[in-house]
Amino acid sequence: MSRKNQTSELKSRVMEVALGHFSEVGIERTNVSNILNDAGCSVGSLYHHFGNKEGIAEALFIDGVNQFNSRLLEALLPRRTASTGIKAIVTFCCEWVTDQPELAGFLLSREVTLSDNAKLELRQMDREFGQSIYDWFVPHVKSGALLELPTSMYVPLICGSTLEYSRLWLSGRNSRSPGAVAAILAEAAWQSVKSSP
Amino acid sequence: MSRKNQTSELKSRVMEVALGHFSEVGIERTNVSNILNDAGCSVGSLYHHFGNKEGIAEALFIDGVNQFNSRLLEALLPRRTASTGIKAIVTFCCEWVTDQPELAGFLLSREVTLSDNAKLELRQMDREFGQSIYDWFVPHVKSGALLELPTSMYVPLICGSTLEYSRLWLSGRNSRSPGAVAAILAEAAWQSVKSSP
DNA sequence: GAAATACTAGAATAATGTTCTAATGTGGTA
DNA sequence: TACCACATTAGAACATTATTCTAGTATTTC
Repeated sequence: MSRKNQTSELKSRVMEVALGHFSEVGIERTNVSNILNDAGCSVGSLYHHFGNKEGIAEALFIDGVNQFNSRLLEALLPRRTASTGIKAIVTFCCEWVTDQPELAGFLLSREVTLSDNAKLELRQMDREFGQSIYDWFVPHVKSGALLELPTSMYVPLICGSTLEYSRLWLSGRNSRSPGAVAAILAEAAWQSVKSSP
Repeated sequence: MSRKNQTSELKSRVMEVALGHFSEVGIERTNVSNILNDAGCSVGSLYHHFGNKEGIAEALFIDGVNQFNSRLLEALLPRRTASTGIKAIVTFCCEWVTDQPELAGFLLSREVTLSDNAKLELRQMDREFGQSIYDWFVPHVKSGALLELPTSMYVPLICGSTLEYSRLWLSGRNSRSPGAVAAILAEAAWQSVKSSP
């Protein structure tokens, strides 16, 4: 196997192993040495590739957000009405959390403290993502289908309940998965942002 | 001053100082030695009273939840209609977060890993609190004013948006405080759980 | 007033994340 | 092919920092 492939395989092995530990006991309480053992990686390699323990978390975080963002757009952009769009967002979130609970729990945990570089990268990603979302929303607000609100309130209103429910489910405190209650959450979200007659 | 007073003063001084550090840089990144210096406390005393660093966080967490729960009940229980009750919950949350951002940020951060003892104590608190809340809700669900839903969904639906908005505000990403948008959040929460005609 | 107990103190220890120096193998280039 | 530059690997040494431990001090209690 070529050096490049070996390297990228090592990196993903480390990230996979780390995600398991992180989501089980949190970043702080996972030992670097455990990751090294489980991934078959040397101290030198790990610090060469990731800088430090947080660097692994950072890579996982950015990967996760990227994946989430692009799939959400795939689910949202084809929708033509406000109602189906809003419900598509919520339903997508529910399924995403249900399908990959480890990654979802990790992203929702807010444990990661990003370096300045990662913050910049993430801000850039966010800008692009936000723009696409914004473009989808504008016509529905203009047409009067959606409430006109401060921009920063749409995400909490549409996704807040779902994220909160997901956190509860991920911490094992209720049995029904987000996927199983997606319809309720979607309807509730729609009720909270639709423009009432 | 009596020993008891001296002691309890030291404990609250430590907790106050610790909260400042925790909410600023997180539990992991605050040094025990900084807490010791700022609170004028010796290593021995701190470990005698709190067991370890997490013990301080745990005490803060339990105190915070207690305070939040009892004040929320004060705000909710006097309300006689479903609509005013739901809105009172949301409004209270907004004000509470806005009034004590440090404590709120700490509680919302989910950084605290509770010991088994603390978990038991918290579960007990939660049971009592949950019961009071439940008793308030039942009649409004029976009367048809509120949607009938799986029990575990009311909190996310009612508070999810507010908590999500609060997290955003606490992380400095939007300027309007939760208190300033309480009315919008309260109305949205109401729309999402009221029984539609 | 004496004994028991709660508390304080800080040096010593242990755990663990990170750095450093040296070796190793690969891909490109003459 | 031969060789060089460089990315990568290795793990021992180091540094930081949470925690333990032993001894000493003050208070309450009887």
